[in-house]
Amino acid sequence: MVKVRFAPSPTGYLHIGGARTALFNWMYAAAQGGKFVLRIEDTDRIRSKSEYVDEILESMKWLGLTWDEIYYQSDRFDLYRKYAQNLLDAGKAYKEGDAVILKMPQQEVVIYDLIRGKITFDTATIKDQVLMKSDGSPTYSFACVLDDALMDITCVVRGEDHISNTPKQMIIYEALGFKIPKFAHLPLIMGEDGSRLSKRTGAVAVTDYQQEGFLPEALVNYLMLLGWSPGNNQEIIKLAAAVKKFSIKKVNKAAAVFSMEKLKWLNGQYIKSMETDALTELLMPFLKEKGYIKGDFDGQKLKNIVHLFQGRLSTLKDFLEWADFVFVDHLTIDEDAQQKHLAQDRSKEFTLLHERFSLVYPFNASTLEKAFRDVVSELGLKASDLVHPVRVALTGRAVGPGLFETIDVLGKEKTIKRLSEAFMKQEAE
RNA sequence: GACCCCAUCGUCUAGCCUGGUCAGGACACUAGCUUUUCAAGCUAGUAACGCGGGUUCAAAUCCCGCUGGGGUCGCCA
Repeated sequence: MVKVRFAPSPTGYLHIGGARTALFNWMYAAAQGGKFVLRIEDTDRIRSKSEYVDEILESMKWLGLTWDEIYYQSDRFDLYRKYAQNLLDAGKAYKEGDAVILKMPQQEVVIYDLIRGKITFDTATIKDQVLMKSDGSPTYSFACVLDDALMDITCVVRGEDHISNTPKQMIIYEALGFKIPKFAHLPLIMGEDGSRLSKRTGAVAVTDYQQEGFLPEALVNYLMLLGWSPGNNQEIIKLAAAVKKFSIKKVNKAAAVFSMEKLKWLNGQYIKSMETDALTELLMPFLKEKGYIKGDFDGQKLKNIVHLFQGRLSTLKDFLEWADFVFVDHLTIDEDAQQKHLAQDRSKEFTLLHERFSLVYPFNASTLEKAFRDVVSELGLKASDLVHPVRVALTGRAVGPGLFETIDVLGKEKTIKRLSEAFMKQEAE
């Protein structure tokens, strides 16, 4: 049976590159009906932090990458010591102080990589490898090999940056007398500038994407497209459907550049296709954190607002930006919008609109539109002469959804208040 | 520097294995439609096989070299 693992080190949050590695492992296991093991590589006691373990686990769950088994290397030190002693006894390793070091035999090592094919190394250029450090902890390669072997990992799927570790590790497998698993080295993910993905190039922590308002389904969908394709020109695909088409052998060899633009587009697609009720639920934590919603609120009204903006969001956080005018008491008017649409004195028009809107009943998009158009024709103006100034006065912005739907969700109270504030302000000038 | 990996539009990719479709799709970009603005949506368009040698009737596809990019050279993982 296929068994793969994802082995993050809790010395930091779950990185976007790590998430992609985890995803491909997960998909491979799911596609093969195998098992997916999560192994926390916390052998570095100083740099490893339990907060990071928690964060990594949370991120994995958020992405929907569940695991069948979980291990912590810090629980397995006895095992590493025991096997190191065996190697010492067998004369395959020697001591240097308290450290245990593996003698590197000189030979040719061939990796048959599932993605890259045959890779040949000559160990002549590889130094003897430290297995156990002087402090009694195992090195990465030793713990990794031992665990992969003992956990019956059938295929090691990891980043391309591990290719040069592989020959060293194969020598360790041989010294230990373990069967060598298959290997599949994934292409790396690069930043927009072509260099390695880093904080400088953009968000790298999975939690950052969560906080920015990306949907886990969209992030997972985007990540799987980096180095793999479902075929048939399909790009938007649910994880379950992708698993059915997944083949590790079809994974690309070349590194991929991470595109925030495309991720945002994909995220927007997912947001658009959601039920408004579900989207509203997802928006709640963002609205509460921003202080836009406290205690009780009108659920139906909120859904109406969400519905109005649903088609134009790239991220959940965008909603906070676009719909802020509905939630705040004191509107901040955009400088440029003010210059462009409120420079001209519209106090007379605003006064009349204020009067008519006060009488509109019921207060909805179609009744408002009628009242508005009546005012416009009575004043001998074009609709756009007033649409833009009114939008700026009510939302603080020159751009937004249709004006009447906007006024509808803003509600009568705030609309009337902002209209009167606008003409009083203009009269005063 | 040594060793290793990689190379199709600006970006993600299909095609490569098993040579023979105007090299297909998506993001971005441009234009048009729609429209009260901006998005969205729809339609159209610009845009790629890194270079040089082979092999072959025929090369994006197979081989070699070059160039370019990336990775690794820790008692970090």
